[in-house]
Parts: sequence; C-alpha cells; structure tokens
Amino acid sequence: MPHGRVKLQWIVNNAKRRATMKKRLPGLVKKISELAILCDIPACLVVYRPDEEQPAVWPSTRETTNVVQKYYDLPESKKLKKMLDVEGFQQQQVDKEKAELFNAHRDNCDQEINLIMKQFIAHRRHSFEDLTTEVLIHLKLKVKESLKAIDTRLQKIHLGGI
Amino acid sequence: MPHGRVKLQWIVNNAKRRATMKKRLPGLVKKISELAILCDIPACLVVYRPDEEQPAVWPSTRETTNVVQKYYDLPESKKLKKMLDVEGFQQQQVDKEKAELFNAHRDNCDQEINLIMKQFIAHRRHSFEDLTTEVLIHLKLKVKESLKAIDTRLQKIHLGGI
DNA sequence: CGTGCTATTTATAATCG
DNA sequence: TCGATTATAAATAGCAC
Repeated sequence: MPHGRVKLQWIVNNAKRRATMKKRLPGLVKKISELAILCDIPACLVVYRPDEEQPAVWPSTRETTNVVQKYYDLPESKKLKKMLDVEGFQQQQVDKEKAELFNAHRDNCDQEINLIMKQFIAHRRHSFEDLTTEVLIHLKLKVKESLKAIDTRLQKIHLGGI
Repeated sequence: MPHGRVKLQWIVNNAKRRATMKKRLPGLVKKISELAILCDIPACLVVYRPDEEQPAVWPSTRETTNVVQKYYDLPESKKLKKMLDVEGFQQQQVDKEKAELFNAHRDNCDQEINLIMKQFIAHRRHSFEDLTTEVLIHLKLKVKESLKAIDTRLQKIHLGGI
C-alpha cells in the first residue's frame, strides 16, 4: 500500500478503520462490476458496513435478475446436458463442510440450484441452532412462502406430489 | 489499465476474455478478503466462471459461519432493539423491487433475516415461473429440509406450532 | 469528522517464450 | 494455451486542512 504499509489485520483505530472501509468499498464494487461486464458472468457481492443495517449489494436486484436470466437463454442442448446429472448436487451437499475456496468439486450439478441454495444455507447449513426466536419465526414464514410458490409452479406442470 | 487501456465492455476475443478472468478473479478475492479482515465485517462474494459449474465463492463456509456468529455475540440490548421492529422486514419485502444499489431503506429490520432471505429470493421473489422442472424439484427438496430444520429448532423452544 | 492530495504499492494488459 | 515479464494504470495509506 501507498506510504506506510498496512498489516493485514483488524484496524484497531476507529477513524482509520472507517476511512479504510469508505475508500476500499467503492474500489471493490468497481472491480466486481468490471469483471462481470468484461467477461459477462453472473456475480454478486454483499458487504455489511458498520452502523448500516442494509448491506452494500452488487449488483442491484434488477441487474441480477437479468444476469441470471441469461442462463435460461442458453441453447436447450446445453441445459439438457446439465439436467442429466442429478446426483452431483446431492453429493455437493454432503461435501459442503469440506468445501474451501477454489477447491470446488467440479461436478455437473445445476448452476441455478447452487446459486440459490448455496447462498441460502452457506451461512448455517442445517443447524439453525444459534438463531434467535424472532429470526426463526420470520425465517420460517418466508421459507414457507417460497415452498408454496414452488408447489404452485410444480402443480401447473402436473408434478405437485413430488 | 497497464499498456493499452481496455474499454469497459464484453471482451469479444475468447482468449483475452479468459485471460482477464484468470488474472482479475484472484485480485478481486484478495480485495474482499482484505476488506473483511481489516474492518472485521461480514462479506461474501460469488462469481461464476465460464466452463466451471461451481462458482468461486468467498469466504469459505467455515469462515462465513464465524463471521455471522459475531452478530450473535452483540450485547443483548442491541439485539433487543432490533427485535422491536418487526414490520420493517415486511415493508422491505414489499419494496424489494425498487431497491437499487446503495439506496437502501434504512429501517431497523433484523440483519440476519435480511442476509439470508435477501440472498434467497433476490433473484426471483415469489414467482419461480422461469425455473425448469428439475430446478424446481431440487429447490423444493432443499427448502423443505430448511423448513424442517427450522421447525426442529422452534419445537425445542416450545414454539413448534407457529 | 470529512475532503483532497500525493507518494507508493497493487493490479494488470500486452507481450514474449 | 499457459506462465513469466514488463510497462502502465488504478487503488489507496498517510497526511494536511
């Protein structure tokens, strides 16, 4: 880093830490947006800032939807290929605990399931042990909503009982 | 950028695009990890790479769990304050469609619910209309698992019927 | 506290082997 | 296609207000 070098550890001084956050966050957002644009890939970023209830999120909801939509615009042949391997996803769940940065299991499970569910359970797998009661109740409400929406969709294609 | 400057647009040349991804992704991961360490904040990154089924994810599952745990280590008084405002979260759901980068609604809804659910439904709210059958089936399985885990937890604290 | 400046460190596009 | 090198552009820590 410029001038003095900064050790890669928690900055104790409050003012300096806030300044660092303020300077680096825009840079980080710029980097991910550039990469996503240059290479046309789906990507997302969530950063919680001190004293801010809402995290910094990239990209916006609308942009994310557009990016994800691109997956469904793939030629059917490619989608079909992905559909053939169902067990890959199950296997990934079992191995999730072992998964570390960049040592990913290169199986053929569905990208979209992974994107949605990985982000959903990445933080707590299946325990929920440390959640407060309030969080649990609201979380349950929201999950049930999602389940209902999924069922509705499945019934439309005559697969409601699955 | 060094040598020639690159326009901020999709790199048509395949080799150059792959090279750019290969060079920039590690830099991006380094940036977010540095920010998270220097400022001790929860943050996560998901990047889909071409020809890779598994996205690059930071941080690892274990690290993420540790980071999220810090929220629950807050003094009870602060948690309690957050718990008082329940309607904030509902309101946010209604307004989600409008939410854009950094214009966040600064309400007092629970950080953890937001983190989990925002990432879960950010991409498709409640429609699920454009998901393939295969995705729906597996998604339902996983959502049911989560619901079961939540119920288990609620029953332990005598709130199973909620 | 925040804003702007500047000396440096980083990141990286192009190039080469 | 890939890694190593090099020349530049970007990012940013410390400082001055």
